[in-house]
Amino acid sequence: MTQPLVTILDDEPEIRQILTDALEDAGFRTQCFARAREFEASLKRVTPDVCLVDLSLPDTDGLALVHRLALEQGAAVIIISGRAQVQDRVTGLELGADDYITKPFDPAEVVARVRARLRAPRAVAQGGDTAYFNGWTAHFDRYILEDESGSETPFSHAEGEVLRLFLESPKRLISRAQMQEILGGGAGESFDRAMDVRISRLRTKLGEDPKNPRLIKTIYGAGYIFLGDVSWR
Amino acid sequence: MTQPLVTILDDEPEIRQILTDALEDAGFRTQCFARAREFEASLKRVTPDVCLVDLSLPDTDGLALVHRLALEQGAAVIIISGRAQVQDRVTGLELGADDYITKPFDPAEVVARVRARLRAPRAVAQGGDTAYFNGWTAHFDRYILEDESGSETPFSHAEGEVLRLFLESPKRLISRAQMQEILGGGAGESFDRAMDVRISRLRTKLGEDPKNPRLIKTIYGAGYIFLGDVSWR
DNA sequence: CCCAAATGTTACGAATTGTAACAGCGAGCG
DNA sequence: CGCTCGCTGTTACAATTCGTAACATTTGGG
Repeated sequence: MTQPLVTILDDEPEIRQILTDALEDAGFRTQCFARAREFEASLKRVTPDVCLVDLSLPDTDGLALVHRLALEQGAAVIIISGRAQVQDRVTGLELGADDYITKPFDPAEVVARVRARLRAPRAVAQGGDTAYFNGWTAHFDRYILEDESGSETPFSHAEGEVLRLFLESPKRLISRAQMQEILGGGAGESFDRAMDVRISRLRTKLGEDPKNPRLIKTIYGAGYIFLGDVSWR
Repeated sequence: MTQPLVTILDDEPEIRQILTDALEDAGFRTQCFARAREFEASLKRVTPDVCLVDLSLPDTDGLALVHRLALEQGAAVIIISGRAQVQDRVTGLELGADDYITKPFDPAEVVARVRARLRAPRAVAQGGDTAYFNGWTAHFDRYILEDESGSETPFSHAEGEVLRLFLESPKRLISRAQMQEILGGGAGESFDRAMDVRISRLRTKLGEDPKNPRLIKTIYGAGYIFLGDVSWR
């Protein structure tokens, strides 16, 4: 696999931003969620390596979520919580969390603890790094897109981010804002046109006909939909 | 096996007592040591499941001990230290500790964290100083890179640092910041170009084609990724 | 059919990276 | 002591990538 995937579940945008920045600097892929519902929906498609979970969520009991995660998923679970009492920590850990970090935290320590969790292999095998769809093969470990005939085309990091996003949520509308949040998460919030260009370049590499796109379809005024049957291995 | 074995390495008798009581109440077997020498001697006979290590030991550098433990032993290592600075925690975790608890601590939390470590399967200790990958052999003890045909090329210390970093995390994105952190250690920010040059020289020795690198791939704006199947012996 | 907004595409420039060339430094040696 | 030699950091310039801007095209509503 390529970089480990770390998901962040926290309702405060600032916290998400801080964690995203620190983790991506450290070389991890990140996915952010503000609500447990969206987070759990994503788990049906993607298996993260580490989940950072805030306990004080608006729409769920965080501890129950952690318990489910620890039991069902193969991911390591790290609780990030404002509740610093010993009893909170103990119950969190007893319910299956692998670590418990209290706010306020230092991003460097979070990164170090994420790394520590990744060093120990998890029981369940982790999701693949290669996606197959409609004759194409996307090797995310090598940044190579493979043709039906086997000819290989490299794709860049930015293109890969978009492609991965599509392949992780096929046949579902992906709004422009959603892409910005997950991809452009950095500082530049000015021009979302960059996303159009990324998609344009990706379409070219996928040999899409602009008049009749088969894989990446534009929904005018809403976003994009990736058609195509994806399987990860 | 029966109950898991937890070893305690701390020079303060009170701490040892508190930990022993708490852990035995929780159903663990315990072994206490006041000095690193005795502790390491015992490792030749017994393999603990979790090691609680205090960093401020009279007869050894605690961090170096932790590093050795993490690499060689199959045990989980939890540091218990009076040093509460973020930097201390980060270095402790980076050196291979699985958790870091600061004094003063609550025995209940220690027990919970020990349990959390025991839930996760342990990593397999990785062996020697020689790495095999894609026809190459890297002898880190002799600073020699061996060809498929057996011809040998020496590599320098700086090149070895980079190569080792890659070989320890193959098929993973390694960010520039990460390399600086581990290699350059210091705070030098603007002169990162040294890293590029190191990599360039290493690529040359590996006979990489600049236009189509097979082993060390550049991810623009993100870092590097080492492809290739590595095994250490 | 016309228009405004949204989107696609292309071109250019800023930032990032590769690599060759140069300079400083220390080890070994006559 | 002066010399060479190898290692390493720095600089300079070419190549690549990516965001921005400009222009072209499409969409949806009157």
